[in-house]
Amino acid sequence: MPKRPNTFAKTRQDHATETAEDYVEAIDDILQSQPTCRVKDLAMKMDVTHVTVTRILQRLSAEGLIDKEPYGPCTLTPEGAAMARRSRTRHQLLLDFLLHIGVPPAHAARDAEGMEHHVSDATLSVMRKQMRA
Amino acid sequence: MPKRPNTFAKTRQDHATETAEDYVEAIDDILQSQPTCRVKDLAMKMDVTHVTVTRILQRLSAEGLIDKEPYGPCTLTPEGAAMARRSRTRHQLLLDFLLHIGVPPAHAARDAEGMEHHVSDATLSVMRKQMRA
DNA sequence: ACATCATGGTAGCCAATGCTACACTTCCCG
DNA sequence: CGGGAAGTGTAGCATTGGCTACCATGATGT
Repeated sequence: MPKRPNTFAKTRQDHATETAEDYVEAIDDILQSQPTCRVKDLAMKMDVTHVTVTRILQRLSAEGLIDKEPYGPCTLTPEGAAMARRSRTRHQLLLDFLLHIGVPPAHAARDAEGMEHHVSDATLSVMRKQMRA
Repeated sequence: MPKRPNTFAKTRQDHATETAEDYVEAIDDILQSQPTCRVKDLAMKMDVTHVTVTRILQRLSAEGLIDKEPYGPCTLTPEGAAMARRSRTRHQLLLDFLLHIGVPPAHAARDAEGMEHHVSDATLSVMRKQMRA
């Protein structure tokens, strides 16, 4: 990075990354319960219109996280699958921890969704330890 | 809300609310360590340019969370102060909890920043209980 | 008093993620 | 095969929050 530190960094990039993680995780979820993942499925799951999904899938495709062609279903690339796996693990561990300490399941599920992108590995590791104890 | 459920809802609104909370909390912080809070101070604290701060302060002012006039310092309105208080409490409780379970302070601080907007009252209450035990 | 300089405001650009409205494919069914 | 419904893509708008560049204000010191 010579001298143009980039003009579009900051929160923007973080947020875009979060979105990518959410979507690959969602795609992975869907593909575990049915043979294909379509725009429509994601739109339902994410509770947005198909337009938003289409645009985001274009970005993910450009970033090499998914494979998709027009009017076709989408699949995860190896990179996308790896990201999904990491996200899922993280998400699940966080959820388990919340349940472990006694958070009601409905709240635990919603909180885990929001929190998963903000929990460091250090914290996750502490949570893992707590649950073993 | 008649039939126009609004076209600008969703994540957008959530995110804007998070930003508002972050800023009133930051303003409150600054006012606890010095007599006035200026655009410059917020820009430093939030690590953005003064331009971004100015625009956000305009919004917060329009929303009645802060008082500010051109070239002057900004202060919290009663509503803003209340929001700051809530945010601070939440933030502090979360941070205390992370420290309590053994997360290293540096990680705890960063995680608490990101997580505070996603933790339900139910979860906070469980955390409070855990610490008493 | 005035010039300088730090602060703050404005204009205008970009990217991300919502949306509606409209166009185009696909696919299935009669 | 043909036609319509469901699904998908595209155009274009809004909002938010980054930025740079430039202009305005006001405080400070000589």
